[in-house]
Amino acid sequence: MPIHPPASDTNGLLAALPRSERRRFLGGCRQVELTVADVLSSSGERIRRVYFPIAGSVSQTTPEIDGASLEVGLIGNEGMLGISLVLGIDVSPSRAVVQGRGSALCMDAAPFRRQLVANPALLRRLNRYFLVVMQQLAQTAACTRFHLVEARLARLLLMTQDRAHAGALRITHEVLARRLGVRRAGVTTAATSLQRRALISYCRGDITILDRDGLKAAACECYALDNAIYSRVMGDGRGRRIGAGP
Amino acid sequence: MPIHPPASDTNGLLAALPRSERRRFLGGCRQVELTVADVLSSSGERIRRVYFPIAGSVSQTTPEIDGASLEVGLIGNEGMLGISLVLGIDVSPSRAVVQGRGSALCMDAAPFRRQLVANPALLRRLNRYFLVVMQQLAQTAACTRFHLVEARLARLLLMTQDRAHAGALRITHEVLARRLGVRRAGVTTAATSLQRRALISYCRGDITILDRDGLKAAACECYALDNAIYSRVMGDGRGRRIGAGP
DNA sequence: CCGGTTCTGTGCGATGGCGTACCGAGTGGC
DNA sequence: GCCACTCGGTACGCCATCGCACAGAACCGG
Repeated sequence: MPIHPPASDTNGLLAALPRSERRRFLGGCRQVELTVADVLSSSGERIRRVYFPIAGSVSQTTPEIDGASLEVGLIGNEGMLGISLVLGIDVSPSRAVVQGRGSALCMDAAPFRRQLVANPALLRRLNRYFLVVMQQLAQTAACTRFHLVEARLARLLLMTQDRAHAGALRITHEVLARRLGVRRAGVTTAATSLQRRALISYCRGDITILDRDGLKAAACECYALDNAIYSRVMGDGRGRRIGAGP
Repeated sequence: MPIHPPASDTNGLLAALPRSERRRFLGGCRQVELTVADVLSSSGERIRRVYFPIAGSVSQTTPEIDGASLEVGLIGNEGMLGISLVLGIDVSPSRAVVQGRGSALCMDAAPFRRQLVANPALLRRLNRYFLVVMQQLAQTAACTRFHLVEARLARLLLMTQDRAHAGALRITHEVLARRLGVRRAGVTTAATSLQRRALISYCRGDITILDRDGLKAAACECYALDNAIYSRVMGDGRGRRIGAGP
């Protein structure tokens, strides 16, 4: 039960908007390609655009600490990049790099702000999303502290696949290592183990998930918890309940 | 350069408000004592009150993962508890326990919401604070992953003292261990080392910081980074600019 | 003053991950 | 078809931390 609408042609945060508001919002967007390794924002930099992925994903990482960094967020078509603007601050808190190729709806900061004012349903929904990000971040912190590399890798692969809407993933051990904050060799060991158990198979940057259920079992509970957080805060209908505010 | 106004008689988020708005806000608050180990909120529970600590601190932790948990936030008089309400969601994302005794300004959820509507300066400021929390959380995640227990302990002690506005801290190794997500024995080892270097001294739950600068040097850079994040987002004046008392 | 409890100091083997390094297999450019 | 490069597999010693356990020191209530 991945959160992500399997092959939605739009973004989950927008899909739930009332038809007229949605149309208005989409009118202000343009569609852009997400090319792997593109840097969409850097820590401390001014936010010029917001992105609503449709397919593909964007990885957010902490600034480097002596060469090491850590993924603190993964944005797919369930989320958005540039959420800080919702709170009225236009400074990016983290580095954002395209992790899985795809496309996104993109809007400049100024019109986006106007949309927020004109579009209260959108604002409410993005506020909720903000809380999701926050809670998932706390979850990830604990996960990173307590869980073994193999379980964390399994979780990361599931999350990545959810956001890729594709069977196979293009991603090397090296990249996975940086996202997990571990050695490349550590990923290889974990990946080898998962492959031996026929949960995944891979070759030179092509990873295929063979047994999703098995992989979920191999992953830590954080994967399920993340999804639960999303459902709880955003509503199980993924927004169809909008307006059922407090 | 701790963020925290050393002996402010109020909360840093409120101190900066324009005089009239501030008066109005304080009028809706009552002052409550913070008693160590009091549980102010539990994960998933409805938020009934918000707290603006004046002295003392509140520790936010993730839900337990097989017996272990992790501190993901520490709120003193620079912050507030119940920030989710600012986004219009009244479900608490984490467990909050009083960590250092003191007092706080307290307001019920409903009047707080009305204040947010009537008081745009407050809303702006709390929005910014929200971003601070978020960025510090990401920082903590990386810290927890990459830094040694001794450095993390040093950082935690500094943070705790900043929020306590007191020379000595009442806190046992056991409690520190749970906050750091490590063994009690691990804390003892680290603390012994810090004590041998004459940076701190302690006995049965009484910890005294002997050499703050030395402790800062022993701490990881995350302490300074946290402060930098706060200053950058909230403004360097930290609110003392307005209503700066004698 | 005594006995229970809390807090701290310490030791031990186990282990997960680190840093480093090397090598082979696959791949892409020319 | 060859070469340079990327990617993955594996190994070795090291180390921070773990889990567990035990004992002494300080404190508290009766």
